Amino acid sequence: MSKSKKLVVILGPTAVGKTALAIDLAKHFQTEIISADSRQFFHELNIGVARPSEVELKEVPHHFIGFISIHDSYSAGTFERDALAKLEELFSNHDVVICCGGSMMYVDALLYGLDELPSDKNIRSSLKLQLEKEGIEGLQKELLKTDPEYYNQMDTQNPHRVIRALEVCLITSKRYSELRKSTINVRDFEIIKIGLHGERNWLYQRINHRVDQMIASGLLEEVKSLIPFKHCNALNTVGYKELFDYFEKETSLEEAVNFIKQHTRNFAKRQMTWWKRDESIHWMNASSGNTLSDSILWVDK
RNA sequence: GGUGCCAUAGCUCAGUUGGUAGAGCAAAGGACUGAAAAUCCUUGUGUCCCUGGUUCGAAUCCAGGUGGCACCA
Repeated sequence: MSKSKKLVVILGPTAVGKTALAIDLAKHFQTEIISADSRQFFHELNIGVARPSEVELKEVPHHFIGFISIHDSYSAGTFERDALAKLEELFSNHDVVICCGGSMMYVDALLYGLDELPSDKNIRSSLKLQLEKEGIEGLQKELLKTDPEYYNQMDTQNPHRVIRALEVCLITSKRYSELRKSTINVRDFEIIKIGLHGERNWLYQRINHRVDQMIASGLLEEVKSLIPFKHCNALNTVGYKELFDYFEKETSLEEAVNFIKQHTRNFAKRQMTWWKRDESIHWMNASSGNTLSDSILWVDK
């Protein structure tokens, strides 16, 4: 199949200005936007996840924003399937589609695909229970027994990883290491990756400023209304967990806000680490001012 | 003005009977295949406030100074 269709992916750390560029590009190509921002998926989350404004959402059709609830379970795997289906639909009457997102694993799932691995909520929660009871050592021993190959290459201190590997082993009765092929699925559309970056200090100032704006826009009210659901995984999110602590009087408001800023900076750094190694990204300085025209050049090339 | 306490990493502090320093947090770097704004890993040389003294040897003891805090005037 010829790759006449193009998926333009706008990526980069949080608060760098991806949303604005994606909208400008979408308008230029008269197309639509697929969001790959795993926290903007939830309709309950708005201010704290910097969801595009109502005006912006009207300017350009967006997909995967506020389309599920924090009570639903959703993952990178389901996103891969849903986003590919949506893309096929959009490509039927657009040559270019924009994808905008800062969730690294979700972007990669869409671009390269995940291996066909099963998951089972019940098995996972029983493993989580085991973790609480025995600590990580118990799970490590079990994984060492069932899949020594994976055990020796992985970060065995990371409970998420250990649990996930055991989960797959238990469901399939096979070793995680033999199922995990890490093959890159070749898509039938062209992928153009545009990365926005900025000086560390410049970005950190933007982050700090954006957090202050979130507070001014009513983030406290938004978080307060979500207190009954604070145990939901979707709310283990920067901007929410810190304010839950504030409402439980564990920190002052000032401390909580500073923590949000700090944790957002930490997240931005992790995003940069993730994309640093990808040499196919066209990087541009977000503060340069001509990111739109430069992006258009990359797309038309 | 007097007395007492304190001064060690960016911050909060440890430092046993004198043998030239180390935790937590922050920060930086890294990992990442269905929890991913999650989760995890690695990294600690700093005029031990300054000046002098005692000592083979001082962050540690002594004197003076500077700064901070508390109490008394």
